[in-house]
Amino acid sequence: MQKPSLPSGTRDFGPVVLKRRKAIMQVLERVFVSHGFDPLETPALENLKTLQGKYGDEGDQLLFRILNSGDYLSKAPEADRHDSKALSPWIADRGLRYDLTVPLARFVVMNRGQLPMPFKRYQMQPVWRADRPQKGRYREFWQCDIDVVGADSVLCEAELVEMYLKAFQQLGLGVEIRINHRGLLDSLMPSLGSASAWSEFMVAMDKADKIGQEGVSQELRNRHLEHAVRVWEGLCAAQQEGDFESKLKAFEALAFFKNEDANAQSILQAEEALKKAADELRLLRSLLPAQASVVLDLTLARGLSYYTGAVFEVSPKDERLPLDFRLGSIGGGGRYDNLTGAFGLPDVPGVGVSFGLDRIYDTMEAAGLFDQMPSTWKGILFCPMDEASFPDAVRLAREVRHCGYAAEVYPSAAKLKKQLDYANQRGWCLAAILGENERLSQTVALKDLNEGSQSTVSYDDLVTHLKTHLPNG
RNA sequence: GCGGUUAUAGCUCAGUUGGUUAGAGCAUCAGCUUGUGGCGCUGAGGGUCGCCGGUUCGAGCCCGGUUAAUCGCCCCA
Repeated sequence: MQKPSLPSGTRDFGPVVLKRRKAIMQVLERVFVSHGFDPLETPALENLKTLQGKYGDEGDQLLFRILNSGDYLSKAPEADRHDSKALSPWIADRGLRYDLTVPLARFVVMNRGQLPMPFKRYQMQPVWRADRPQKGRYREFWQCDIDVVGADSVLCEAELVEMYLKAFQQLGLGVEIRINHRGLLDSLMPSLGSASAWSEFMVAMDKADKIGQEGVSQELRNRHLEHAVRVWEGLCAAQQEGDFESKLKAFEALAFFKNEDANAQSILQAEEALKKAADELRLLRSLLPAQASVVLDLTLARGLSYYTGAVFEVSPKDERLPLDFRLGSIGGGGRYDNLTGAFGLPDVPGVGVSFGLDRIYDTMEAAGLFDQMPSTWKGILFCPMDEASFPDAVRLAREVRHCGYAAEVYPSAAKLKKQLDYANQRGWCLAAILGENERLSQTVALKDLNEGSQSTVSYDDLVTHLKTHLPNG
């Protein structure tokens, strides 16, 4: 006999958990729909050609590949059969989707001309990554994405940030939204000297919240980027400024700290990138509620290589969370001006953000937000005491459901203790006990499971009785 | 891909320098009580101590290997 088990990094969602997850998704969906977004679903499987090369080398390693059917090995040349890397393209043509943005880009390209532009869609589906599972990291997890394709206005960024704010407010979870702009980071290029130094700088900088300012400096020194340490320290000084505008001003002053070796052309490009980015950020900030908890984070880089404009990240910031609670971000996104370019359709701008459902759930659980949210059925469990009561119980349950309340008949004439235990476990708030005595007088003994009180209600009065005890059907 | 920790009942875990028949709480079932629960009492069932090998008179405990889970690194939601 084999012990049942689950693939690493995957989970079952039992009734209690799933009801809470669906409650979260309902909140998100209501926000999405209220901003005019339309739903989209795409297949779990995509052609590997669609997925590969979109997430960088690291991302390609994390793609789940699907073995071809049939005698796939015969197609592979003998020379490639002993090297798994060389063999892979011969035996796997499809993979599981890695995120929802690339499938969206594919969909937009395949359906161009038929979609209203700008195309605003939301999508809530699982994605898969062959990552090492850890706390808050799963191999199968759900993303809830909203994207606007075909519009380059900062209005879109502002709308998405506002939806972040609204959604987390409705979920009751305190968050901080950090914003940065790829243009600001690009403008550091002349100061850093080379493209490779720039990207190493990005990788090191992204770890700042984990290893601290000094840790990043150390890492830059380890990578022999002495020059970059000065840029980093300048960046941190700007980051120390309090509000959005002061940070931005400090950064603008910093970016003109240039490497003398840089040529005039690259300096000019950097200045243009900086000006455009700063203008966009100022406009974006002005479109958001003044008191909104949105901060400029000059050290925010975000990994995905396709971002070209504003980038966002959401972190939990809630005093109910344990002090040592760390899960990373629970959402993120940004502007990508050239994603569909990879599918042969250039110049379609897009911007989108993602809600990490699993981490949102884990965070809300850690903050105790589910404790005061017991999922009680608004309805009634019928408890038949003998088999002769089954017909009346079934008929009454039908009437109750017809009026919009939930009802269930316990499927046997088990002991009352057992039936009431079941009712409590399932969260029913009322139990209707129905036995020989009740049947003869055409009544039920209606027990309030929260208060413990009990009253006799006739068959005919049951529905009206429910209406007074269970408002809001 | 690389490290650390852990593995005992359905669940959460005890188990002394290696020593008779491996325990507790919760859960389940039965009875106390033809039909009154969520904090009552009594009892019962349930374990190849992850797996393979080694040391020993004797291994849940020590050693080696292996598998899995978990926490870190890389990277990311």
